[in-house]
Amino acid sequence: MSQLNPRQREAVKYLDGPLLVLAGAGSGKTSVITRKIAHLIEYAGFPGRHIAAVTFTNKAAREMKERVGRLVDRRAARGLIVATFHNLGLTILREEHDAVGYHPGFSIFDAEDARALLRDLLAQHAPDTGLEVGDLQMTLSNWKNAMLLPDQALSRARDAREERFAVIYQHYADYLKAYNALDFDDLILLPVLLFRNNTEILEKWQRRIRYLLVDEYQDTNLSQYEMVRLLVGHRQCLTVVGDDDQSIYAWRGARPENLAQLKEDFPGLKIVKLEQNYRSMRRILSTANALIANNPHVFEKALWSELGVGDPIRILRTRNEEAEAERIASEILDHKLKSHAEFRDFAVLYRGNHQARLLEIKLQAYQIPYRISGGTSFFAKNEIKDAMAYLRLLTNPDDDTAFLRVVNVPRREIGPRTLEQLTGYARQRGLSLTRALNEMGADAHIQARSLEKLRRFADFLNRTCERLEREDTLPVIRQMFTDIEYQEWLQQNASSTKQAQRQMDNVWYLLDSLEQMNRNEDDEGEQTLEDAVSRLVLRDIMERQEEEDDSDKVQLMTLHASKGLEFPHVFVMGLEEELLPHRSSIEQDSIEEERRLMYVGITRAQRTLTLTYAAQRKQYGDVIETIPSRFIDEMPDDHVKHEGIGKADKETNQRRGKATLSALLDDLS
DNA sequence: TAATGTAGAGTTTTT
DNA sequence: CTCTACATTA
Repeated sequence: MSQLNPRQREAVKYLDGPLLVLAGAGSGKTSVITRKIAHLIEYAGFPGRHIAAVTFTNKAAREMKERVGRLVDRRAARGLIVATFHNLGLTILREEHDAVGYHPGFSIFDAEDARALLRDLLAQHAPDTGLEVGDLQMTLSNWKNAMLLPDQALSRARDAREERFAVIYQHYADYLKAYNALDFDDLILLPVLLFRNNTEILEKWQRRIRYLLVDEYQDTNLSQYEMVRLLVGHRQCLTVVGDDDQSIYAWRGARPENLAQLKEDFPGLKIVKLEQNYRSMRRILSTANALIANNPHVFEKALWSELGVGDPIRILRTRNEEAEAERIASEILDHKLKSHAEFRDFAVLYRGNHQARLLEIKLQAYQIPYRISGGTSFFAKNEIKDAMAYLRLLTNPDDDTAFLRVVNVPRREIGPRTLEQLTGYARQRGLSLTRALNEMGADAHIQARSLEKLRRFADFLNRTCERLEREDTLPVIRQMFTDIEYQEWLQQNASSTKQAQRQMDNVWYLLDSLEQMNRNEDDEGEQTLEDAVSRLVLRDIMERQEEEDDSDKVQLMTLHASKGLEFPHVFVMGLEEELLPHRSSIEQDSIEEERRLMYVGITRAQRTLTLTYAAQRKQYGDVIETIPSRFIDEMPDDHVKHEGIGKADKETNQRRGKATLSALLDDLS
């Protein structure tokens, strides 16, 4: 407690009702949550198993768990839930699968699996309409997050496009159900629907979770909000922490209004503001404050800091995007020498992933080590998707998507023709592919030779499943990958032996993680393979490895990915109209969210902040004159210093849009 | 089944 | 321009 400031202490101690903590960037909100958990356990008499803290990312959950672990006795904390919304939803569904009509061992489709299914459905039900899967997927996700069921979506459809989507939505739901599978959104939606319809189960979970804490509350969508509301019930034992200025996921259904909504849904709501920032120098904060003041606010807050004034914010203008990338690279080297910093102290933030490409080239040229986060994830790798599909198929035989992925991997000479016949047969009888395969007779109109191959695959699956029941799971699974000669198959397809070896290592690594998960959960009793596999789909453990790799590297990431992180020296690149703010945001009139994004970027910086933009940029082939971002104008003059070619001072900015010949000549000189 | 050609798009994406 | 996804061809 003594390490907290008065406001933080107030937030930790307040237990008389629902509490909203408005926590500005860098104001120690994680400390407040972790210490509140400790306080609840040690002083307020809440056993750990009756407390749940919910976050949005695995990373945040992990960090929180770790910090609580340092504050609280392990035994007292037993049963404490610190999880993402999705993981909490999964925990609920594992226990209540019967009530929502699912079998144990249900699969979770990741975004790619869901997309593949939707692609099929789109081709089936709306061919040649020019509609796109991405659009469809996002629409369905938004509907689910808004808790609209297929029939409701259909009756509310405003045009032909939405009508078609709603029809596909229904089919999609049917298919998932038939596959005994759910998607990410279902992990929240299904528990909410269950709680609404089944008081008994709701009360059971309310008894289980007697105090609820929610992090990053501004990012909750409607279904998540509903989950919170239902779990809390009338007891009002709730603490939420959030910052409306850091809401940058509205496009994904997040509703920053949920913060204001709280006041109405919980009349006794107490509000505590955390305004002291422990992260950034004053100039950085003043700049951030000035920028965000351009947005309307429901809750006013002003961040302040006791750290020094700091250096002015530097705004660098370069000739083009190549010069921009190069300048950042050389600035980092330069800066590193002057301030004795490590590479890991630097972060370069940008709006879109493609902006990293040039930067990579330049960093390599300067021999600067870097790490890009948010690139191709471990789970996007083909060998991992194969392995996951095998695991899913073993835990859920009805998972047709997994079946189709691995039925011919490695090659079993089961081609599209055979599969088409099998699928037809299965559909006619309302069976999943595995079940169809197991009970198929001569009536299936499949060539004897193909049938033989299918049978062999079915036998293989059945034998493996049987062994899993009797023996230790992991040895059986490892053996299976050896038996199917997966490594040889990788070898055949890889461009080099080394690549194949790396891929195989990835698979072994995945299995090691699985084993580790089993061991870690020991004190909670045996974890089933089903459980472990679904936790894997929710990513969790694999990210850990990546994190532990804390070698000395410059961090490259999107502004979105930077939320929650901090770095001594931050670069934000591409401060140009149409890029930051992004063109589509200008068109959709969502400048405010872009401004928050900029705000998030600025407030990542502890000591120095450098903003860059290019005077010219290649776009779809041709070179265009850029216009400096309006956000530059919104930063106070007395804290920023303009550098680089063509003096991008206020005058130039005011000529925005009118690139004159003289300005061009200026630049060239 | 692999290899090559071509059209079309081109933000962010916690799970 | 450049990458990806799909289609057609060998």
